Amino acid sequence: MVATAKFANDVFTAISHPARRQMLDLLAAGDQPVNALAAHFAMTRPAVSQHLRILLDAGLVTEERHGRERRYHFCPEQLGPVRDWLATYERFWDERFKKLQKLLAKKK
Amino acid sequence: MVATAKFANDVFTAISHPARRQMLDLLAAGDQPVNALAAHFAMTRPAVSQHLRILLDAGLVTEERHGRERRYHFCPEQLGPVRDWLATYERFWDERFKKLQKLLAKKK
DNA sequence: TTGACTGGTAAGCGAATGCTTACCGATAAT
DNA sequence: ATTATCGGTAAGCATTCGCTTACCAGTCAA
Repeated sequence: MVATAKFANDVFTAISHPARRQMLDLLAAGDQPVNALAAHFAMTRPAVSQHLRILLDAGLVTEERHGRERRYHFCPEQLGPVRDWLATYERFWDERFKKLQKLLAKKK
Repeated sequence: MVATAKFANDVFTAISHPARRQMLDLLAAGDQPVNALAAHFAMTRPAVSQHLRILLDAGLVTEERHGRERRYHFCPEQLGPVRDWLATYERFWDERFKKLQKLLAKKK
């Protein structure tokens, strides 16, 4: 069993929904309880809970219980598979970056 | 209307399916017609066509007609939104992106 | 204890996904 | 001209997704 196998849900699937990406963005600014998060969305609190569950299953967040609150915490290192996959194409970006540099140099 | 609005499908959604990521991986090695791609998958050719359509709508590939073949071509620059979103969190672990960001900032 | 507030879960429903088979037009080969 | 090959599209179907409302247990405040 591999380390990543403990997560029921795929990271790519987890970040495919804009609301879930926004949740991660919000949590990146600091841990937050569910209601604080839910305030940013035009959906009911249960719906937010369900999205958080998907993020939790993907390992992208953890929950910490504080009294009756559950503070969610962002785990950026779990974005590793996405980063790794994207890194495969870095050479394309390098090429593009070089082109951009050339363009900028010409402009100057 | 923004440049990215011309694509019907979201890039994050497009890359959420493992088969579609693999198709991009295969195309990154070189343009290929549909049948050559389909040979790598345990699904029917129409299913492959449908996946390609999603990639096409997301702007991640283009098609080029050569006789009765259609060669698909990978467009890595369309992964920009993913890269940009991920770059927000790169400070957590990656040096390379940091350098690139610095360079870009300096150029600007 | 009684109540208010936390947030997870179940049930249900419409829409979207992901696949299949059947079919089609366009091009190439004989 | 006939036939084979390219690959897209339509229709159908089972499953999953994303949301809702209803309800639940646990915690804090009066």
